[in-house]
Amino acid sequence: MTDAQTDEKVAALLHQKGHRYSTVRRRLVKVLRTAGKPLTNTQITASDNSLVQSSVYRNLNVLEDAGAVTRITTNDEFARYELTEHITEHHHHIICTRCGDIVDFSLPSVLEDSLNLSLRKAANKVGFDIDNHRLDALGTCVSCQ
Amino acid sequence: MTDAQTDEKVAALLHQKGHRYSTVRRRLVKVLRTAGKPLTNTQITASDNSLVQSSVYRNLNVLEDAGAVTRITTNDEFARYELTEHITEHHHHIICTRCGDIVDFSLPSVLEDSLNLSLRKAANKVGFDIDNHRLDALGTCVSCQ
DNA sequence: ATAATAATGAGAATCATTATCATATCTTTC
DNA sequence: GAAAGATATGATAATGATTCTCATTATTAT
Repeated sequence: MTDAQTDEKVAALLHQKGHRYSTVRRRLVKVLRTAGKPLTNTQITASDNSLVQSSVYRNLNVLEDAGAVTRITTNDEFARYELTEHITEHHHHIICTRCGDIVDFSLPSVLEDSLNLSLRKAANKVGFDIDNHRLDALGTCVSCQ
Repeated sequence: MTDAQTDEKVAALLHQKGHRYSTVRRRLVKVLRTAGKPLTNTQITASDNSLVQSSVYRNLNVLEDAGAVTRITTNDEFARYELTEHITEHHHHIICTRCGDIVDFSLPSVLEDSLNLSLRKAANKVGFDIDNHRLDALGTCVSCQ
């Protein structure tokens, strides 16, 4: 998805909820798009120091509610945020359990399909409606080894 | 694993780190074992009201450090804890995104194997050492539907 | 333009989790 | 089996990521 397409999509999602795609929100989305991996609030404000902590938190929530951003919690103390799969593509994460750093990766689509099937089966048994899944590989990144 | 075996295993893990398997810790482990699904601190103290919030937090950390307990973060504001897979068995979670409730499930071992293979491949490319993975199905539980 | 509405940013408030520390309990050692 | 040494407990205070507040600013509609 091109930058323009991303902006168009995000704008549409926000407008659906009666929100504007303000300058601050554009900059925030740009940071997330450029990073290509989930970022903490601190990483976001560090990437663009016109962005302010409280506004970033507020706007991440607005964008999450609109379906443009996904909040990710690892086991460290900071939440991380990335653009939703509506905008990027379905993917998974390799997470460093030491520093919390995250790298994206994808599964072969055959595997992805049989995974989906199994998940739906398991969920059926306990009456859950499944609309998504997440798969994280947990380990140690190069710099933490 | 029987209750006695669990206690033996937990005791060994604690002793390795120079800790005791105290009465409080036994009760805590018992609650986790009985629940059979990840619990929040609040759920734990509610299950056994001889248990005290601050001691539960402290002991969950001690047990996690010893490798007897795993901390799980969903997207709600409370961390949840369960006995590690050394004690239970490798499994995954179906998580209700509305209330945070969790149910355990397992994947067919063939699928589990090819999953592991793919994860290791993906991790190799970016230099990560993988020692674990987690797979969560995200959806809505019966009572939240 | 002007009025109406939504967004911003600085700081205060919240609340899960951690740290502190005096007391209690367990383990050795004699 | 009592005293010394060690670890564990629980009540409370402290921490810190996140959320809330609200006066000000920017955007949109009339």
